[in-house]
Amino acid sequence: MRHDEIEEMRTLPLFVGVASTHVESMLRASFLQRFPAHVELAREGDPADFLHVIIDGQIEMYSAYRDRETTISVIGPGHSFIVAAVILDRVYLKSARALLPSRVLLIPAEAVRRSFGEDAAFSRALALELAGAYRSVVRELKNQKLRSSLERLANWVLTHDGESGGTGRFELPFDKKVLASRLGMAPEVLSRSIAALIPYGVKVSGRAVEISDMGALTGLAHPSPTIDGTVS
Amino acid sequence: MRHDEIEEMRTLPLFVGVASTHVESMLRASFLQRFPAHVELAREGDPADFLHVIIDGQIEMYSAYRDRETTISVIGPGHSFIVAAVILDRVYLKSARALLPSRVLLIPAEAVRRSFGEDAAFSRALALELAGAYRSVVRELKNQKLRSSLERLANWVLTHDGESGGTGRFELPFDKKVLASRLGMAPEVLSRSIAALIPYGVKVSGRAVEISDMGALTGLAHPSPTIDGTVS
DNA sequence: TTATTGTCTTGATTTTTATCAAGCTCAGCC
DNA sequence: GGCTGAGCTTGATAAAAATCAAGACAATAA
Repeated sequence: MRHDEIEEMRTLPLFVGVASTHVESMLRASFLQRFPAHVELAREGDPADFLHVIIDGQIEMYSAYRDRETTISVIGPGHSFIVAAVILDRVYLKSARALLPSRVLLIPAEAVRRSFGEDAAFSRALALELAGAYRSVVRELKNQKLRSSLERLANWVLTHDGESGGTGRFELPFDKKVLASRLGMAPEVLSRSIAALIPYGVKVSGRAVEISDMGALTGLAHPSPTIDGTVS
Repeated sequence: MRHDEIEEMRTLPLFVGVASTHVESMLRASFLQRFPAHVELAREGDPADFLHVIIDGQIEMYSAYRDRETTISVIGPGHSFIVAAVILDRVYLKSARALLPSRVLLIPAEAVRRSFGEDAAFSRALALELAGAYRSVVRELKNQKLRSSLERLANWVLTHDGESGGTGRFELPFDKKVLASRLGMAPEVLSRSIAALIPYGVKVSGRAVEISDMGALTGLAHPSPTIDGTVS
């Protein structure tokens, strides 16, 4: 890594309050790597060699079983992944692939575990990070177990609109195929569910989404603070 | 709490390596409470007042949405719950009820957060605890999204047999109704799925389960280390 | 003993979701 | 312009799961 890149990485939220000697030692051992789209960055079942932090781009976390595959999440700049596997020194539970060309900081697991053991601020930052991640998955599990596919879609639209300014207009951040998998349904079901939202004032054409009747959509979606809550 | 009870609590895995002044200060503020069966110990949406540690008994973690309800997990002695909500100072995402008469250690959230901020060993213990919990939920989410109900049941039987000695015989640890909800299916579907396991050598009568053809069951279940793995 | 209650099972049916098979649309390209 | 192919949609059908409605069964109380 170049010196200016190291300076850029120092400011990562993961490192705030962490002794600079520890940040230094982790970053010295790290790589800042570019990945073209469609490339696989980690495969489930492999030992966790690196903590990954997305600098830019977009990464899909997914998992396969038999002849099936599902998207667990799609994450962007600032997010780190496989923290849990790294600090427990276990195998990855998910695979990761780049949806867009991406730059990712790779911090060797060994260095992370050393700082985790030596630096209290860092171990606290990781604990908070993990607590947030834990709550996200719990929400997602509830979303899956308690809602129908139409409800999941309606709530996703609502949440995503909220996250992108609440203007009632936004662009899908990735392919519908990926969205379908993320929401836990077949692509055909997503198509039909999108059509089923028309009476509730949601118009989707291509990647453009437009909500014209927020009340009707909210009535269908029944958003819940303990499933959709915006803060961890 | 009585003095001998405090001594008993000191040995909790959560406290190993933690400065005894901190353990002391948390325990002094804690309550050891008995709950009869069927009682609700925490309700989703409420602010996290206490970190709960199960001393004995059995607790169901569940969640409701509209007129539906689902069991997230059923946990026993030694397990703590709502760690994430406590350290982030957020609202519970799940409710908890006693399935059996239970004794639970209640540590005030405030005390936990103080020790978390001051004691590195404790914050590390919490981070590891959270990392394990995170991985469990990820596994469960994959289980839900990637498997059919029959596969989920087959794998649960296999895993549970493994956890109870691998003898091919065990007792269901709770009602079938709860198991159905835990596995994400209606009770009627569980009944039929149990019947569907007969050709694979699984016999269930009342709470007694007997596996006579481990090979056939394994062939149906397709257990995967990244979903069913016994260690975190 | 009989009555009662809750849990579980079974059958019939509906709803939800997945799958299979064409088609459509549109950007990129000759 | 027309061709191509990926991504998406639509229709028909099948499979999976939920729901509704009885009953069976077992434990417990009267």
